[in-house]
Amino acid sequence: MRNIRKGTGESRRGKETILLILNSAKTILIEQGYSKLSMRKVAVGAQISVGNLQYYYPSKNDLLKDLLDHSIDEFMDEFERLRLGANNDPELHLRSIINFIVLDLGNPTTTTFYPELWALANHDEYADKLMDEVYARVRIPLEDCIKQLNPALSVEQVQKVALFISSSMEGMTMFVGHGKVWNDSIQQMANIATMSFLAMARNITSEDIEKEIQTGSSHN
Amino acid sequence: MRNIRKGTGESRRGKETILLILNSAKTILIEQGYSKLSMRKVAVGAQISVGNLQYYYPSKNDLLKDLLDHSIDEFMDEFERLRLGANNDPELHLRSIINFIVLDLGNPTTTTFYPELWALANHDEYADKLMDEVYARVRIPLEDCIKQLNPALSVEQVQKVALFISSSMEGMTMFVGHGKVWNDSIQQMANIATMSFLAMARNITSEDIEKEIQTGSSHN
DNA sequence: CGCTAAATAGTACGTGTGTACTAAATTAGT
DNA sequence: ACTAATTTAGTACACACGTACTATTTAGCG
Repeated sequence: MRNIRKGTGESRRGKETILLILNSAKTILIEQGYSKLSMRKVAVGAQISVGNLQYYYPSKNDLLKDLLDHSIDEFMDEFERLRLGANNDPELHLRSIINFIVLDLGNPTTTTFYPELWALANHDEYADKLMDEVYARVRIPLEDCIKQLNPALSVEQVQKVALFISSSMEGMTMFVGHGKVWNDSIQQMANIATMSFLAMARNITSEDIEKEIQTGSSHN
Repeated sequence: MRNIRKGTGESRRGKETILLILNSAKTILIEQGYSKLSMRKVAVGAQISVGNLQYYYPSKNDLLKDLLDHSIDEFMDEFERLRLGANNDPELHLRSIINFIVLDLGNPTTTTFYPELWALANHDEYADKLMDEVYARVRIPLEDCIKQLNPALSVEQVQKVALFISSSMEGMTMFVGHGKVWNDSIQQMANIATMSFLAMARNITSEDIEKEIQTGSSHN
């Protein structure tokens, strides 16, 4: 029978402690990776005792869940803010989204946090579900722009084009992110992305997307 | 004073054991992630004792190093084979590379191994160096094609376009890989990528790449 | 004030970890 | 067939881990 604890952080003191905990956990995740993330280290980083940490997060999994939620919320808040200031013109809107996301990759937190999340999602159901939700939300404004730029595409095709654009930008993380070899070229990469995505979104046809090709590759 | 052991796997028996070890380690890395990878689990998976495992890999880091080398060699071997059967026509060559890489993402091993590698590279110097080398080699044939498709670009610009194409494809891993939500659309994603990259490689200009844009985003 | 609940610290237990070490078994060469 | 090198198994240790549990301190409220 599990010992039930509250620790919902109702008082201001509690909320502050939770922030200390989440920041400590995030720092460790980013600086040392998930394999080095432990309850004891988090407690030390938050300058509280292990017992107190357990008061708020009875299990490590509870902490991880909240850590992922919290970290992703920070990104989504910024992203939503960008959306509110959006232009009606689909080209300008798309340009601003691309610029925002690609340049955000240079943020040290983003550079290391997201690869950890992707790796986690391969083995943790919650991380996997969270990823789906986050990127689905990122794709919404992309789909809006694409639909306007290329009305001939079906809904499913618009979704796939948006998925391509979104995943394409994520892939740059490991190369142009903070501390990475090509970090100096991040603006030029954003330029290439913008030019490439805009032209593609405008010119791609249903036939381009749907045609079947012989593979010749072996799936193990 | 460290106990010095050989375990270089000189005899056939030794080489077989090393393969058992590497396969076991790889399976655990892929199925459970790096945080769950332990010497004991590897030994059990390889059906040998911990002592024997230590004979070949005195430290866990030694094992990780060899595991990364071995896993990446498997991919590079396939990639080199593709290169040898390459067409002279830059468009066809580029098409075949894109199709190979994107469809390879559907391979369960690739889907989970690479995100682990990317996360590792953020905290492990060896993984980081290895990644640089691998992707540099992948970019070489891409650069060849781009140079032919668009001779007006400078060497640096060709490199950046190749980097964009390569990283763009890697980004699809988390979305169209094995077991992922969009896995069914992997061929269509390959089509979009092919169409998009080819048009971009042909039409992009130096000005597109180099122009400066106001950012307005904050880098923490 | 006093009292109740929230918050914090401290301790302890069982388990898993990396790795050092020793000894037995197997293999290969002369 | 003997011998030396290689390979294998087994044991042990110190430490870090997640977590359960208890006791103490602090804060809010009548």
